[in-house]
Amino acid sequence: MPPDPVEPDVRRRLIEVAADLLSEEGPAALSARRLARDAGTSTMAVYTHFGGMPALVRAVVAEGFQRLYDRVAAVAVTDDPVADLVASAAAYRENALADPHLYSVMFGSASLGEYRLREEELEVGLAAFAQLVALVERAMAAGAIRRGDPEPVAAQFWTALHGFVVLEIADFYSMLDDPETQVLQPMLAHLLASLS
Amino acid sequence: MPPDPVEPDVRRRLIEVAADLLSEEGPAALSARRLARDAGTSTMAVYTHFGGMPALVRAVVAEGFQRLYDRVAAVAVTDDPVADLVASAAAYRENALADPHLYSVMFGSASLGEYRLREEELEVGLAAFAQLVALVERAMAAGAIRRGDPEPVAAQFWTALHGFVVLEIADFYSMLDDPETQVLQPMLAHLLASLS
DNA sequence: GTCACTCGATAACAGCGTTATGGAGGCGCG
DNA sequence: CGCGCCTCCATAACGCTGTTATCGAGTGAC
Repeated sequence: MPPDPVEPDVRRRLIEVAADLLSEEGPAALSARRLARDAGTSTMAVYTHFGGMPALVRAVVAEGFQRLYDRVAAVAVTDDPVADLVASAAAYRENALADPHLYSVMFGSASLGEYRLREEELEVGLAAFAQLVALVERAMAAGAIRRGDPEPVAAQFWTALHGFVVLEIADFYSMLDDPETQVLQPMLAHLLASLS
Repeated sequence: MPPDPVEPDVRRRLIEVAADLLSEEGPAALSARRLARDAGTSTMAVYTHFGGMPALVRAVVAEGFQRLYDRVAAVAVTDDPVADLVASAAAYRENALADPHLYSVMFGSASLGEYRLREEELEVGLAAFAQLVALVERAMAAGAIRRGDPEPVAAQFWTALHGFVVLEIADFYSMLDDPETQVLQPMLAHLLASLS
């Protein structure tokens, strides 16, 4: 067995291989044996580092939230807070569309039953939400949005955006010609208009 | 191909037992053997009537859309179209919260990969959406909503409502005290206000 | 009666998550 | 150094999964 030139820690590699496997072949390909084989180890590595497949999936979900956070954080900050909000929403959507399987696991049935997220993983997701709260706060400070508690406002914005992304990924907009301009853009515009 | 005897409708019973199993014990309990045992038959019944577990899950999803349709259709019709819209949204949410596992399968990862819905099952879902389009049309006719193409408007309403239900089921509103009054109600109110 | 046919019961196969066992390597300490 | 310990992973097994092949019981047609 030829060992790798530089062995990064196994835990990190398992998460990345699992994310790639999920991204490229879907949740059905994310099995302990397949994962171990592709990562060049055995199934026991999953148990020594995570304790089982559900915990590994939770780690992959946390990785997904981290990537989402980074993607939104990379959006350039301008002097127009409302434009930044719209640009962040676009980045959020692009991140989801670029890896729909990962997004589905992050918010889908993976959150029920044995895959229910723990505080540790939810923390990363809440950090991503805090980005949005900060954007709303900035818009309020600039007078572009009526002042008030920014969290419920951010939650409304996120809820509408998430609903759109989920239905778009699951292909439930087949009755519409252009969901982005017919649903997403006017919906966010209406929300922002009512909030100003 | 002679018609099936209606007396012991195995196909119908499999769908109902599968829905109950999913509802009461979650997706992990929805296995061919467990399903066959609870339905008083063998696993082969799943294959003669559906062709495999993915097709059975699709049938359960169609059953879920039918129940959603019935639940929304049971909402009393008043002379206030906007109030009817809000009441229908409440019925939609109650239906989802009463059976979160089924709702998750209807819109979750079950819609990707081998569980992707076919025209046959999507038709039931589109019928439920048509209810909402009709409600919006009625509100437009009554002048409560600006006239225009009702489908995109209905899609926006549905998107926001669905986004809320998904995040509520997956317990992602832990940072809020009362998601219904802080997110759902103001969000739908803002949407309706901007549309009038 | 006999053929044709459908439906489901049984058993087998590969793959799954998980667990038990044991061996290889690194590290502290005598 | 040599020894013991302890962590990490390879191997193998257990019971489960979806699926398939086989075959028998039942039924309607002629």
